[in-house]
Amino acid sequence: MVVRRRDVAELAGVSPAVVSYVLNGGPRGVAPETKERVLAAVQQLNYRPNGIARSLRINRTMTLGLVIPDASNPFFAELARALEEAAFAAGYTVLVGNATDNEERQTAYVRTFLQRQVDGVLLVPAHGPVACLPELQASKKPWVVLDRRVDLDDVAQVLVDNRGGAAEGTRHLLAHGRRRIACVAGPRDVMPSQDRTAGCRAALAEAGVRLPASLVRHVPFGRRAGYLAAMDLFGATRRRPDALFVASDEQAVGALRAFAELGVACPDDVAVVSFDGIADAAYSFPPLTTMTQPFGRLGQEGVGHLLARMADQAAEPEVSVLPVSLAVRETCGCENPPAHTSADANGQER
Amino acid sequence: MVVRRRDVAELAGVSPAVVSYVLNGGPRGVAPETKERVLAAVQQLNYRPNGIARSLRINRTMTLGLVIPDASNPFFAELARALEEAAFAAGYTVLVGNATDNEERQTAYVRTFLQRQVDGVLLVPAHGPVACLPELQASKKPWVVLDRRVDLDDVAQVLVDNRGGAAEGTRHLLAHGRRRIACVAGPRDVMPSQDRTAGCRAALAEAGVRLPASLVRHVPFGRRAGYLAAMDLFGATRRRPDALFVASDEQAVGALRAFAELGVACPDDVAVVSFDGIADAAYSFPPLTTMTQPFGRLGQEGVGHLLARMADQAAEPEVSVLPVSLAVRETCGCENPPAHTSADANGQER
DNA sequence: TTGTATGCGTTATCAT
DNA sequence: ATGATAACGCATACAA
Repeated sequence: MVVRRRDVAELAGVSPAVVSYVLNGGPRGVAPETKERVLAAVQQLNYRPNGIARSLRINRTMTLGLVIPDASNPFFAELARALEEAAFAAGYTVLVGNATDNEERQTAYVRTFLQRQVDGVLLVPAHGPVACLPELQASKKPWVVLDRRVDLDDVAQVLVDNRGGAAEGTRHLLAHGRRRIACVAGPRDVMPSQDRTAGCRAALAEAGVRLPASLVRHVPFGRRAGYLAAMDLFGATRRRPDALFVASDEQAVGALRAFAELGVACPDDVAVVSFDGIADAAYSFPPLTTMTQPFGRLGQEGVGHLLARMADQAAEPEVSVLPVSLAVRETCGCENPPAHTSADANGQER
Repeated sequence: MVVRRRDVAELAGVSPAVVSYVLNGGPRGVAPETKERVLAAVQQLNYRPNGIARSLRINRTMTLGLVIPDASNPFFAELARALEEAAFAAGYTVLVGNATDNEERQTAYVRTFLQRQVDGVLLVPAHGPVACLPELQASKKPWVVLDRRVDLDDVAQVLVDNRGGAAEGTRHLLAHGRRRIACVAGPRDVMPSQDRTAGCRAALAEAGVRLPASLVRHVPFGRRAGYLAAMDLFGATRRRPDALFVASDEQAVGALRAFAELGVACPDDVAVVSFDGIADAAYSFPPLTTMTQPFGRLGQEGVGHLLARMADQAAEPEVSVLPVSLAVRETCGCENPPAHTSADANGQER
């Protein structure tokens, strides 16, 4: 039924090794004429080498394992896409695991990936303590942490400047003359969330503006959480904030929905700046002014770091902190927001 | 460096086979006391069986290959998530390939998946002719086609009732008294697109309403294409349509953006019904009334069909056509659209 | 109840 | 330039 290498060798009248040599283009040369015969036999039998056997032999699978916290979060979906792109370009295929924000499932995926002998692991840690770290270290396989910084030495990481970006976004709000600024923050137990809140606070402090605890909401990422937080912040009869910094585009989309239902005008009544730069941010109502992450570079550097460590086990694990850039659209209240089409060309949609 | 089974056996003072027996719980029993020793040795050496070697031996990888047309399309992203979920529940891990709407890349992924000995392939065909079909058939591995019907017998498929759903959506528009109905359709060369257009046409014909060619636009899926199509349909000075059926939520989001820029009021000036039911549809402005696909069931039946064929090679390939359901929100102009929160509970967001 | 031995399909080393 | 052969790490049939 299944055709093996020896069948090809037999048909071509050569030894099995020769078949490999012609198929792999090495490590040894083979006479042009024999090569022809082998190729013909391969064709005739429709021979496909067994990748598993090959992997067992050469001790490489050309496979990368990717674990993301939550596939239904568009940010992680885009990050995953960028990583897959970079992996494909480098000849690798990726095994993906969706942790669904579940610590145990995250660990389960890391474990099966290791068991399946992936050549490297790309980990975007779920919130809370990351239980699978020791397991990864013990594995002696290269691995890289993305997006959510982990406080460990000797681990390669690809992060963005969450603090600086949040500060820049907040300063943009301040530049618009807004002073009563609220904040929809992410969960307390994830790094980017903490850093973004800190950046927001820093920019505010620097301008001498207070951020009372009553104006910040630590809520999960997700549209619904953003919606509820905004409902809570703006629904009451008390004096409304005139600006809102949101830790993620997804939450911001929820907040915009709340504004629509509450009759709060954006950007007139409240200016909004958020964070991430997912594709959808250019199509919300109004289009979101947001601190945009360099998805392409995140993907490239992520697999780049992995490949570097695979090539040289002793290489210093690199940690990159990439810049984010302000994409001005309409929620901040800028005079002449770029036309929609140019916002699109801004790398938002492929 | 790496610890093998024989190392464990040696430490435990047993033969390698015994190690397998205790780890795999069979096929042979082992004395409780020896079992203890083996487990202790496994623990002490931190032994992890090599999945590749295991797969080579048992001829199964517990891996499924998934090829999607375009990972940046939220619909496929959600479908992929649902499939991963079902696969995980069944103990399988998924290798994902993003074809980026590229025929060659799709084939390349199918090929490497087969080479890597996946236990089955989940294929969501890219548009145009599907070149990898013969290869899949020749492979003798089970495979399932999702979402985009393929005109072949003996292939398992999981589809939705595109035609019926589109007809229902269009009838809903008609029920609102709209008569000048336009259509943003998908690409001509993909099945769901054709079927949805046909359903829309059928409902219109049934009501005696004409659909002039000037009111239909065949454009790619994607927000930007939807935006441009709506700009085109509604930007001119001629009499505007009073309703719009859109082949996908993504395109509809783009159309809503166009309406916002053109000052066209939705649903007052134009009522909209679209198709897919992606999470974001509940958060657009206004929230989209859309024909919602049963993502969970699509995932379950997709891997279900695969497992069925794996269990019994001779089993008839099943083809399921799942129903879609109208999720009434605000773009259609219904009197009492359900409150936002309940739309959420409608299975839109996890 | 346990040890021995063979094979899975490949690659790579060693002879020829 | 080519043929034989030994691993790779594991699972299991068979012998003990």
